[in-house]
Amino acid sequence: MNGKPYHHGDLRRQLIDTTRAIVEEEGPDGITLARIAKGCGVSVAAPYRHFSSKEALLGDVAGLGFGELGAAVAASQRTSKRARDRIVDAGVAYVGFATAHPHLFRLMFSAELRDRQSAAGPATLAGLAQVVRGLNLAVPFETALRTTWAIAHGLASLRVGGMLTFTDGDSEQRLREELTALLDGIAA
Amino acid sequence: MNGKPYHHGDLRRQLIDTTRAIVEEEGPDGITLARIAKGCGVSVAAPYRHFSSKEALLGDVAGLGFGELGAAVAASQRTSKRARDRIVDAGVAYVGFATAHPHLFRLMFSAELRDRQSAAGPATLAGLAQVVRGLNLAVPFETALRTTWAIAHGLASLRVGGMLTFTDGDSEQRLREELTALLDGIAA
DNA sequence: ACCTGAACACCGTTCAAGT
DNA sequence: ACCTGAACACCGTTCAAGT
Repeated sequence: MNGKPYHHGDLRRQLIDTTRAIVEEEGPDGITLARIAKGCGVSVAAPYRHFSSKEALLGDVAGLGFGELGAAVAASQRTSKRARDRIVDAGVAYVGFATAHPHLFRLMFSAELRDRQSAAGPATLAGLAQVVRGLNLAVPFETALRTTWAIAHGLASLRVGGMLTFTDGDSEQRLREELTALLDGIAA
Repeated sequence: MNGKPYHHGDLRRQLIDTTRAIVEEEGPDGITLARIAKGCGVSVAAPYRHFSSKEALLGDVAGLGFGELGAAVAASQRTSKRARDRIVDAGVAYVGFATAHPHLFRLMFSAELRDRQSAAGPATLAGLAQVVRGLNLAVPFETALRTTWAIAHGLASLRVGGMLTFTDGDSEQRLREELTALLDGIAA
């Protein structure tokens, strides 16, 4: 709506957007305040009016990611009806988010690159808790919740880290089998 | 055996040891070649005679970590007899290593801090494969292998990242329940 | 062959000064 | 209130020069 105000109308938001774009393209490690500032057309000192440090800025970007991860998991619940499918769908959404935004995902869970995001962990847990609550459980609720998060997060992390090699063709099929394995167990 | 040779007898090994010590104490992020060199009593340029970059040095430290993680998993197999227990023990060893060396664990799987360690992923997989092979499976072998790695890695990562809060008292008990849940499934 | 000293380009952060 | 310009301390890396 507003054109380009001379003394930068909404620098705070623009800093977050620019940082996110660079993170998604190149990862959070080579990132530089100078590049972010240049991308916004301001001096290197300008970001310090809005964020106390580079880590604080990255922390806000990570928070944005947690919001979207939660939304993706929530959105996956709208289509399926059976409780078993819903857990698998939630896992697919979780891993799918990590695959679609590998650098952002790594930033979110890196803990040293960004500032504390203490509310994000519990919030993610709460989202998964809703999904698990619908299932008829053979183990304590807390155990089911933690294992569900762990298997989704493990598959996502190993994939993003290049440790598990998926060929793109069979990846979702395979992923569903792996998530289903948690429901029924792997032992005969 | 050898005292302190004047023109540094084994700087390469000393650089790795010093780096590892700093990583374990403070994490891999604030680390600086200047500090490593100073810790070894050499100039900042000296490490470049032995490593092509800071990342290459960190890559060697990560490789050391992968060796120890593999050894810890292997060692966990010597005490238990039943195949089911062996999988749980392997998972406990995996998570135990991550808990004991959180910063090293993060470096190993961070991919941006260190140079490629392409052999490490497959090697870790191979170690777990031996453990899974002994079990009577209800799912394809590959599925069992991947889910086992994923749940161990997920529990380890979330724990190291401060996402799952364990009180130290019940952590191993809880961990065993969670790993057992993968064997038998969480659905009723 | 291995290491030092000095240099280069660069980075995060601060702060007086401008508008 | 928000931003600039210049400065500070620091970092990874290179390279001629020393032993």
